[in-house]
Amino acid sequence: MSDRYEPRRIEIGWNEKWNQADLFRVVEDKSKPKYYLLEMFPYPSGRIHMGHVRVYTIGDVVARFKRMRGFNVLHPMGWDAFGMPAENAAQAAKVHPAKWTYSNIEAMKAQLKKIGYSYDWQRELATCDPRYYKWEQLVFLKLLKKGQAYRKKSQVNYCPDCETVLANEQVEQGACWRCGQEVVQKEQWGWFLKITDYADELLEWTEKLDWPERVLTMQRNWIGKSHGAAIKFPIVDPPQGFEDKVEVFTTRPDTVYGATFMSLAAEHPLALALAKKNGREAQVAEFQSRVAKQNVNERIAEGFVKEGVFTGGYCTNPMTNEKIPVYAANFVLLEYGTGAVMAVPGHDQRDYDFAVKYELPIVEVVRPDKEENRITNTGEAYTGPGVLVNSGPFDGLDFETAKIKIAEHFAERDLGGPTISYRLRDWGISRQRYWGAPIPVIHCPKCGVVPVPESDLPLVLPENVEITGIGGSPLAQVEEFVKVTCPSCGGPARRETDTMDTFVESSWYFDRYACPDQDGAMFDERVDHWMPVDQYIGGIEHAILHLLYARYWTKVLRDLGYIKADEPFMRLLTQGMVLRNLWECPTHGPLRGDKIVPAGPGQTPRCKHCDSPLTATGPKEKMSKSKGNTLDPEELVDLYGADTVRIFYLFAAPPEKEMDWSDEGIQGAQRFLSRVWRLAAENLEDLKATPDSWDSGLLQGRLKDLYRKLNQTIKKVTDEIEERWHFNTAVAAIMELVNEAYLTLADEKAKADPLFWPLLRKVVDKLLLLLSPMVPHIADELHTMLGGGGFLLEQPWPGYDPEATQADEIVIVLQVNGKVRAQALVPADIAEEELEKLALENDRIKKFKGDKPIKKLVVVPGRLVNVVV
RNA sequence: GCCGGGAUGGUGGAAUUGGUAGACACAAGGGACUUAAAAUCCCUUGGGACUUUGUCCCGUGCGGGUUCGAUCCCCGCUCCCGGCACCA
Repeated sequence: MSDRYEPRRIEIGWNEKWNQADLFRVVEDKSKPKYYLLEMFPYPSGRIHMGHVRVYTIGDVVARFKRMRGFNVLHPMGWDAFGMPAENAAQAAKVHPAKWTYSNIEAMKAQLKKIGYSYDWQRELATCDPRYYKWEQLVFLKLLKKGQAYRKKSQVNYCPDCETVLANEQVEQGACWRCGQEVVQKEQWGWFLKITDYADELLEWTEKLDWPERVLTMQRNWIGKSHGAAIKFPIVDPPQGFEDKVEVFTTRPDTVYGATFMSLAAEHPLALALAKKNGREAQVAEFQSRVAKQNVNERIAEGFVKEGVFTGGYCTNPMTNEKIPVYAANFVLLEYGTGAVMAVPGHDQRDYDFAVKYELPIVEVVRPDKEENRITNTGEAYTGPGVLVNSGPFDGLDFETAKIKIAEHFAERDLGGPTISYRLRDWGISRQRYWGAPIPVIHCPKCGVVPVPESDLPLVLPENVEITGIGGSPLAQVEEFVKVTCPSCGGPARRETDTMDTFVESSWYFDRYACPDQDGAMFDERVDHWMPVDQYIGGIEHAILHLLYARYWTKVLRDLGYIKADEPFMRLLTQGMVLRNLWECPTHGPLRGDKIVPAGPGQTPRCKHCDSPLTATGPKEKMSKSKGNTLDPEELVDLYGADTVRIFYLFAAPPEKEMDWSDEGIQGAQRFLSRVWRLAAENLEDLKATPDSWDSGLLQGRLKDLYRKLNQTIKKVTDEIEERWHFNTAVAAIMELVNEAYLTLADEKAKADPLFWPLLRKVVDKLLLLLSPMVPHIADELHTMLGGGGFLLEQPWPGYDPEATQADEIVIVLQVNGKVRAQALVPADIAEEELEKLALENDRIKKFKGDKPIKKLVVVPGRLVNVVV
C-alpha cells in the first residue's frame, strides 16, 4: 500500500491478475443477451500509434460497460497481416515478410496488453495464416463456379521501370512513388468480383443502417445509381464485325431531338473501326495514343482541355432521322454507361463547349417558359426544367413527363428503353504481389482456366521467394509453385501468380472471430450466434473501400449459405483523427520530421541543426513521421500510466470529432486520477471502518446534497455512455462528483455528522464502479485496498435512486420580456399560481416591468417565469 | 460543380425536447503552505461601460425571420473541413 499514486506499479500487477484469472475470456452463453463489439483490426506495422490508442480505448470502455450491464460481450482482436509494408521490409532489411509480420504482431500484442484492453486473446487471428485464407480461397472457387468471379482485361496504372502495377494511391503526380518514372495506362488481365450484382441491395440497406450520415452518403455516391434510358442509334454504313447500332446511356432522354452528334470514348473500338472505313485512321489513332497517356490525375486536373476528333462516320438520330457525325472525345469514359454519349449541345455544357469548338449545330429542345430561348440568351447550355420544343409529337410536354414517354417510346421501337446505370465498378482483386493470399486457379493451355480442386486448399504461399520489388509478380519466379499439372487433363499447366487484394481478408475477419478454432469448416453455429456485429468502431478513412467490401462479402457468404446475416455492422462509429502541432526552430523556422531530434513525452524536441529547443506551431495536423509530430504511445504509458492515457483520450473530445493532442492536457488527466487516489487512500482507515447498513433518508444538508449528486452522476454517466457515446461529458460528470466529495470533506460540520463516513464510503464505492470501464487498473486497485474482493468488471453496473436525484429546492429564473432579471429559490413542488405570484411580487421584476400592462405570463414549471409587457 | 459535415471564451469542449450560454478541463494571473522548488489547496478569468463590489449593455461565423424566449427551428449568405467529380 502506498499513499502516492504510482500508476505503472499497480498497472503491471493488475494486468497479471486479469490474465491469470482469464477475465476476458468469453464463451457463448444463451442466458444473457449477446453484444458483439468490434474495433477495426490493425495492420501489424510493428508499433501501435496514437490513432490505435484512441479507437481501442473507446472500444474497451464500451466492452467493459456492456459486460457490467449484463451482456455477454464478444470483444476480439486480430491482425490484418498481409500487405505491402511487409514486402518493403523484406527488400530493405532482408527479412522474410512472414517473420517480420509475426514478430511485429508479438510486439504490438504486448503493447495492447500493457494498456489493459479487455480482449479475448483466445480468438486472436492473423489473416496471413493459411488456416484463415484457406476459406476465402474456397469462397473464390464458389464464386468462380457461379460466374461471379471472372477474368478480364482492364486499364491499370503501370510503372515501366519497376514492371509493376500501381494502385491509385501509389501514383504521385503522375509518377511512380518508388522510382519517379512516369506512370502509363496499360491493359492487363485480372480477376474481378461482381460486386455490381449487389449494387441495388447495397444501396437499399444504406437506408436501414445506424451509421454516420456522411459515411452512408459516401457509399451512396460511390454506388452512384442513376435512372435514365438506353437509346440505340443506327450506324450509317456500319463497319464489319460491328452491330448496326450503337447504344448510349442518357439521363435526359427528353432531349434526344437535340442530339446533333455523338461522342465515343477515345478507346472505344468503334471509333477506330469507323475511322479506318472513312480514311481517318491516322488522326484517330494519334488521338487514341495521346489520350492513353493522360492518366487519371491529369484528367481531373484543372484546365484539362476537352477535345475530340471526327471519326469520319455517321449515325442516325432515331427521332429526327438526321445524319449526325460521330466523334471520339477525351472526356467520354469507356467504363461508364456504354462508352458512348448522345451529344445534346443545347442542354449539356460539355456538349455545348464541344459543339462550339468544332462548329457543330446546337438545337433547342427544352425551354423554361413560352418566350425565352435560354441558350441563345445566355450563351451556354440550358440544363434546367422546362417544356419540350422542336420535338415533334412531344412538343409541349413537361420535361419530366417527356423523359418517361420518350424512354417508353424507344422500348416500343425495340431501340432501348428505361434503364439504370451505376458508377460502381466490379471489384478488381488481382495484385502482382507476394504477401497475399494466392488466387486458386490454374491456367492450362488445353483446358483454359481450371479451378484448384477444393480438396487441395489451402493453396499455401511458398516461402522461398526473392522479393526485389521489380519484375512483376514475385510468385512467377518460383518454378515449383508455377509449374503444375492440370487437374482436368493432367497435362503441363501454369499456376495463377496473382494474389488477392488484402481487402478480401478484412471483408470477413469479424465472422471468423466467432469460431477461429474451427478447422473443419469456415464457420460453425457460433457465427450466427454472434453476427451481426452490434457496434463497429474505426476510422473514417475506411468509409468506402473496407466498409463496402465487407458489406458485399457478407451478402456473398449469405447467398452461399454460410451465414444468416444480411449486413455485417448494424451500428458504426467513426472516430476522429488525432492531431498535433508541428514544430518550429527559432533560427531555422518550421521543420520537417527529419530535421527534428525527437524527445520523450513532456519534453521539448530539438533542432538537428542548432540544438535549440523547438516551439509548437499551428495549425494542428494528423500525426506523421514526415511532419515530425508523432508521439509514441508506449512512452506515454511508461511516463503517465495507461489509465491516465486512457482517460485523457476519453475526456479531450467526443469520439467522432478530431482530437488535438495537448501535452499539458494529459497532466490534467493525471492530476484528476491522483485526486481520486487520494480521496480513497488518505481516508482508508475511516472508510474501511464504516458500517454497511444505514438509512440514506436521514441525510441532511450538505450530506444530502452529496448523496443527490452521487445519484445524479450515476444517471448521467450511464446515459452518456449508453445513449450518447459522449465519454468526455461522462468524465466531466465524475470530476464534478469528486470535486463535491472533496468540498464536503473540507466542511468540518458535515464531517462531524455520524453519517459522513458511511456516505463517503458509498460515494467512493460507486465512483470506482463508474470509473472502472475507463481506468480499470486504478479502480480495481482502490477497490481492493478498501477491502473489496474480485474484479470490478464482474460486478453489476451501479443503479441509482431516481427519487434521490430530485432536489427539494430549485432555482427558478424570473424574466421580463425574455431577459433574465432575477432568480428565486423555491420548493421543487411549488404550484404554478404560487410561482406567478412570487414573480410579480419580486422587486427586481417590478422595477423592470414598470407600470406597463402585462400582455402575457409564461410559466415553464421547474424552469422559469417570463413576464411579457 | 454536386453531396455531406461544421463554425460557441486565450485553448479543448458543455448546454440531452426552443427555456439562466460558456459545465468540466487546459492555459494564464493572483494568493496560501514551504528556507526553496515540486506537489497540494484557495481565488479570478467571454467582451465592454459605469455613478466600480453591483448594476447596465453586447455576445454562440454574417444578415433577416418565426417565437414570450433561438447556439437549437426557417430563409438568404460567408468561410472551413471531408467525399465525389468531364458519370452523359
